[in-house]
Amino acid sequence: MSGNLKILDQSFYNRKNVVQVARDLLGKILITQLDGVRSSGRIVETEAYAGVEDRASHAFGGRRTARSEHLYGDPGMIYVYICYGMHHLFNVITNKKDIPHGVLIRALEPMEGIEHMLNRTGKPVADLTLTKGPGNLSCALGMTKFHSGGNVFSEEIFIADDGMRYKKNEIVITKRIGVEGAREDADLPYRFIVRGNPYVSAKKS
DNA sequence: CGACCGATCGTCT
DNA sequence: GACGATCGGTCGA
Repeated sequence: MSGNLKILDQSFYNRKNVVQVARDLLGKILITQLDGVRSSGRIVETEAYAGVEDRASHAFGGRRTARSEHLYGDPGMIYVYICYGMHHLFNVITNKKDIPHGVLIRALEPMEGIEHMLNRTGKPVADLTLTKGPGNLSCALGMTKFHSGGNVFSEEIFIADDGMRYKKNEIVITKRIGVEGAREDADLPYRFIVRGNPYVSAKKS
């Protein structure tokens, strides 16, 4: 089934279609290795944010601030920002430098280091909420805004392919979560989830 | 099970 | 000074 781990190289992220990258990240493995502690999970939910033309993006209309600066980085750059004053949301940058496309990782199926995830989150047992939702998974893997500006080819954080593939009919496409304020862009089909996976966040399409 | 609400604070206007 | 790319608890049916 699963072959050797192969770290995705920059060409994977350096593509024009951020929506396609979001789709292709399903099934890949996000790994952190922080202070010698390894944790990982398979990506089962993503969302694409399509830069200056996307009202849901922090870069809509070309907005470029200290917070969103890393959105404009090289493909494979990490953009983490704090939401609601407490949640750190993890994105990977796609397309070439200065084009602020990114993919938000919204849910993982835990693989390695579940004990460490429990330590980080303070949860007593490994239930489905451990890595369900962007705030939860970042906390579980120990990713914070201090990792923003790094990249996913580093020793500390990387994304790998173990050869596993979801079939076309196992992937569901919906609109994005929590972007009602994005007006006509709120309904864009930019969210990808694995059909029936219990770690996928939210409910409806 | 769905709807609602409070927590909590950095960022932007 | 207002507002989140969220979460988890509570309340009512």
